[in-house]
Amino acid sequence: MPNIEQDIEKQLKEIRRGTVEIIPENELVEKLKKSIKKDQPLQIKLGLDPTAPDIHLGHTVVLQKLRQFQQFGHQITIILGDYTGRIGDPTGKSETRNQLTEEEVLANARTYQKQIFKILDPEKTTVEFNSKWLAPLTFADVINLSAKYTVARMLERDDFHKRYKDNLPISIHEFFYPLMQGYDSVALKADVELGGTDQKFNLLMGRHLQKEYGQDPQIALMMPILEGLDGVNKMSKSLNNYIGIDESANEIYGKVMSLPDELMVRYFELVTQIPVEEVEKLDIAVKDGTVNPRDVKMKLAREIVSIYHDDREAQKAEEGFKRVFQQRELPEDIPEFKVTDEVREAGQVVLPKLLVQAGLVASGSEAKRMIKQNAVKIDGQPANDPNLRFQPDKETIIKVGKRKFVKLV
RNA sequence: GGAGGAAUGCCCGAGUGGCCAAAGGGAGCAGACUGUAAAUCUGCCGGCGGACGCCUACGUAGGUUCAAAUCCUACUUCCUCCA
Repeated sequence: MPNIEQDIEKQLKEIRRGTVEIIPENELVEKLKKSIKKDQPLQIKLGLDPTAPDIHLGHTVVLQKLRQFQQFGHQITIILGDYTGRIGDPTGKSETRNQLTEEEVLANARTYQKQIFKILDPEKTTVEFNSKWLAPLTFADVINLSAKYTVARMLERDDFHKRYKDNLPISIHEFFYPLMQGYDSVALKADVELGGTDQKFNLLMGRHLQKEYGQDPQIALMMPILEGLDGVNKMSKSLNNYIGIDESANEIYGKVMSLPDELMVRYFELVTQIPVEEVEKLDIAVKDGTVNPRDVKMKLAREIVSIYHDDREAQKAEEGFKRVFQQRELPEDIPEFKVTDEVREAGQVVLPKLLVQAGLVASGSEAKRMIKQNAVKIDGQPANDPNLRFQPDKETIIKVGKRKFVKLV
């Protein structure tokens, strides 16, 4: 049956795109083979932490991979770690984790689903909370579970190892995290678990526990961690270097344009569906100078916006960008601000007060700083007096920096 | 249970009585330049008053002193070592 071989090859090629490691690849081939023969989809697992409901592009790397599996007809299960989440994740050093209430978890879950399904097909996706099988475990069950792994092996994990070596504290319950996550795979009978490279230990724990519980071990598939806007640190909300998939078309477009040029290829590969061959072509073109990197980045921005909005929105965002940043003209829709007496003194509008009231700057001091730095323009004319009083016309346009505008009414 | 260490601005991190609104770095913001909200360079980066000024700030609450992030007391939190 040569068809099966071809089919597997095709799937593998897609699956390999962007992955860092597949452990072990030959078992994946076996699983795919079996799946095709029996016409039975593979069970693909991804665990998510329900504490951070705002999904950004970094999360989508793994979601895009899930989508591929989905397109090949496999069964996707998203596990929301409500149980682990409610206890509090210890990996983030000393940050006191807010214990989530049940309502919060549910609310987060809803937000999550809404966002996830911008990428995944809801029809083919199951969402489960891990409290479903973790909560009913008895203490005896937990003892039994924890007996299946040794301290020595636990300490092999990078961060544990490091902390142990440096005489930093490790709480016992932190050892349960990998165990719990691994147990999720047992409960789900997962065939494949996805995760970032930082999840390697946990993914392998799933394999180990599945064997212990007499199951066929899952395949661990690791995706790279996406760098954020600064180009160095991983994308995360707390570092404020992220692009949220819920953001406006203009916002996403602009943020993509602010990426360091070096990151373009990586983004193409990891967060878009552009074929690998095409990405390579673009890469070469940029490197030998036959194409302006800016234009390639604009294409990237367009692509990403159209995933989370649509082609038309992407087009509009691009036009807006050209207009405001390349031609330094005014954007199409400028928010209006009603001038009140609060910003007036003796009938005259006081500029710093106006800027604060209109939300263009955070404080009067900042307003004055901006004015001194030539960052404030009134109808295109730089304001140079930090305490300028003036009489605005009907539709005076105030501009602060490159990106903030307001129309006075 | 005992002994010791630490808590600084958005983050990291210097500072051990006045010269500290607090070094340095990062982030952020602005300007110039440009090929873009890339890169690079320069500047700003607690608040309030037109600058000199005032107020708020170095875990919390008190105290010593003309003067405290710096000394003392209590408390809180975190950490390490011994048991």
